[in-house]
Amino acid sequence: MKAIYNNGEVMTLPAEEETHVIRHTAAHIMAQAILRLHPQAKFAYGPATERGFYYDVDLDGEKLSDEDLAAIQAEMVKITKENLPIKTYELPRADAIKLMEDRGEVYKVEHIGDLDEDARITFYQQGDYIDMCVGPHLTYTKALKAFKITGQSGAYWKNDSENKMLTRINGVAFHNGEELKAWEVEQEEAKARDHRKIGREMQLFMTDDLVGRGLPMFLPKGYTLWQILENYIKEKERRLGYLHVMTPCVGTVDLYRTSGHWEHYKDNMFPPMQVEDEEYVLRPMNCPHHMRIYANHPRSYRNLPLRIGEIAHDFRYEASGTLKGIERARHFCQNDAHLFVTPDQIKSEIAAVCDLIFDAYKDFDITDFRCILSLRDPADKKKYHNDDEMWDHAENALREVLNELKINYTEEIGEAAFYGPKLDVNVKPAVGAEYTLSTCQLDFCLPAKFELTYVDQDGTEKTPVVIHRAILGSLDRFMAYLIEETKGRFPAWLAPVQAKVLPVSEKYMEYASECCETLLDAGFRAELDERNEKIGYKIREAQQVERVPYMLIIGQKETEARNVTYRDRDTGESTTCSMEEFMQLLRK
RNA sequence: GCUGCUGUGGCUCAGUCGGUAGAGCGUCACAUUGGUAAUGUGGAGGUCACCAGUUCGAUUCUGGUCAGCAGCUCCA
Repeated sequence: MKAIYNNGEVMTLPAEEETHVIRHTAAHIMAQAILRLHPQAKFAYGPATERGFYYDVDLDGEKLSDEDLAAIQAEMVKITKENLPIKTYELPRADAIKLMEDRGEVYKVEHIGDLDEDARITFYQQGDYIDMCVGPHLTYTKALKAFKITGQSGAYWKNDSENKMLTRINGVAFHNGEELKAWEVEQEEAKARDHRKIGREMQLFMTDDLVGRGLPMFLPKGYTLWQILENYIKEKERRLGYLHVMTPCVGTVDLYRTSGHWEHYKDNMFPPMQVEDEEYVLRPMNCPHHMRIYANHPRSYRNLPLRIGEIAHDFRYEASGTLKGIERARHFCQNDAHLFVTPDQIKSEIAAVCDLIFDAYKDFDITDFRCILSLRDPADKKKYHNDDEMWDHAENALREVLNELKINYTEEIGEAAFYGPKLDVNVKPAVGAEYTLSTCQLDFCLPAKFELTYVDQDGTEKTPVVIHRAILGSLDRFMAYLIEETKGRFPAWLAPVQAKVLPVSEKYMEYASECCETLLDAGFRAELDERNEKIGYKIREAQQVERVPYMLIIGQKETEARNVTYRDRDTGESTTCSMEEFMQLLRK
C-alpha cells in the first residue's frame, strides 16, 4: 500500500503503519464530507486511534442526528468513489496562517501558534478540502475501502473543560470489507458477554432506582460467587501472614484531612454529614483506618512487616456517566491491604505481592494483562505530594524491584497516586476501556503524615514504609471481569451452582432429591429442578441460561442402579458413574 | 458531570400520523410422566419511566425530572 509523505515522496508504507494511515485518511475524508454537508464546520483535531479515528469539529451550535451521521457516511462513500488524488505541500508560517484564516479554520490557526517557530507546516489536500497535517496519507481517496461512522460525543478543545465543547465524530476503518465485517461480529459478541447482560440473565446482581444509581445489589447466586472470591483471597493472604481486620465504612473528615485525601479527592466523595460536633464521610478507601490501627500501640522492628488486610466496603461519588454495572459503582469492596515495612523489607514484600498477583491470575486463568509502572508528572506539583526527593527515591526503588523481578512493564507518567508510585496490572474487558485489576503502591508519604513510627534495632524511632496493594482489586470489578472472560460459564469451583439435578420425570423425584441432598451434605452447591417439564427443556435452561457446569440426569436407570449420569456443560457429553466418583470430579 | 441516543408487562421487542395497547419468551393453572438444547391448552400480568404543559382527549406533541446506553473526562 502506497502513501504520500509530507516531503512529497510517494512510498510503500511499512505494514505496521498501514492501518494507522488508513484511519487517519478516513478522518480527512470524513472532514471533507462534513464540510460539504455542514459548510460552517470548523475543524480541531482528527487523529487515528487504536480502533479507528475521530474528528473534533465545531458546528456552530448545530446538533447532529443519526440521520446526519448516516448522510456524512454516505458522502464519504461518494468521496472515495470520486477517487480524488491526495496531495501535499508545505507553506511558510505566515502563509499557512493566512490560508487557515481565509478558510475560517480558527482552531488550526491556534494550533499553528502552539508550534515551534521553526516547525515545518505541511498541508494535505484532496479536491477542495485542505487540512493542516504531518501525514502521511493514502495517495487517492479510493484507497479507503472499509469504514463506518460509529457515533458522536462531546469533547473539549484541547481536552480542557474550560474550553469550548466540540462535537467528536467517531468512526472505524479497516483494510477491507472482511475486516470491517469481522469487527462488527466482534462487537456483537462483546455485547453478548457484557457482564451487565449476563448478570441479569444469571440473576447475579441487580440495580434499583429506589435504592439508587450506581448501587448494585448482589442476588443469592452473585453473592455466592462473591463469597467464593472473598474466601479464596483471604485464605491465600492468611498463608502469607496477613492479618485481617474489619473497620467502619465512615470516618471523620479530619481523618481524610490528615491523609491528604480530603484535599485531593473531596469532590469524588459523598458529601460530609454533620453528627453532633463532628463531620463524617462515607469512606472512599481504607488507608487512613489502617494507618490508625498501626498507630494503636508502639511497634518494634520485630513486628515488621505488619500486613493488615481487609475486604473493605468503600463508597465513591463517581460521576454518573462513568458508572458501569458492578465494574464501576458507587459502592464496592476492595481486596485491600497495607504492608508496614522497614526500608530493607521493601524489595522482598513487593516481590511477594507480585508473586501473589500472578499466582492468583494463574488460578483464574487470566493471561491477557499488562503491567504499568505509574509515575508522577514532575511538573504537576498540585496533584502529587510535593517532595521531589521522596518521589525520586520511591520511583527508583519500585523500578529497581520490578527490574529485578524481570517483570515486563511500561512506564506511564502522571498515573501515580498522589502519595506514591505504583505498579498497576491492567486488563481489557469485553466492552469498553482497559481498567486496573491489581495494584501495588509504594508509599513514603502517608506514614509520615500519620506520624507512624517503629523502634529500630538501635533504639531510635523510625518511620515505616507502607505498601498499599489490592490483588483482586475490587471484588465487584473482578467478578465483572470473570463474567466477561468466561461468558458466565464459570469453572466448577467458582460456579454459584455446581450441579443441577434434573429428574427425567416426577417418578424419579425422590432419588433425584436424595442425590441433591448428598451433594449439599458434602458441601457442594447443588440445586434440584422440581418443575414438571421434559428433560430436554430442563437441560436447555440449565445449560444456556444458568450455565451450570454439570447437570445430573436422573431417570429409571440411575434410580435402579443408584448411580448418576452427569452431562458436561462444555463438551455436552454424558457419563454414568457413582455419586462418589462424581463428587471426586467436583473436588478437582 | 459533559455530548448524543434511548425508556411500552419479569426479559426481548412490535405498535399508536393524538381517541388509554400487542407478540414471543418467562410466570400461573390444567393435561401430559416424557432420556439429553423449547409438550399442548388456557389464564393472569401494563397509569406505555415520572411530573407538568398544550388539547375535548396525551403512551403518542412540548418542557422538565429520573434512569439506561455509547463516547468524553475521571478512577486515591
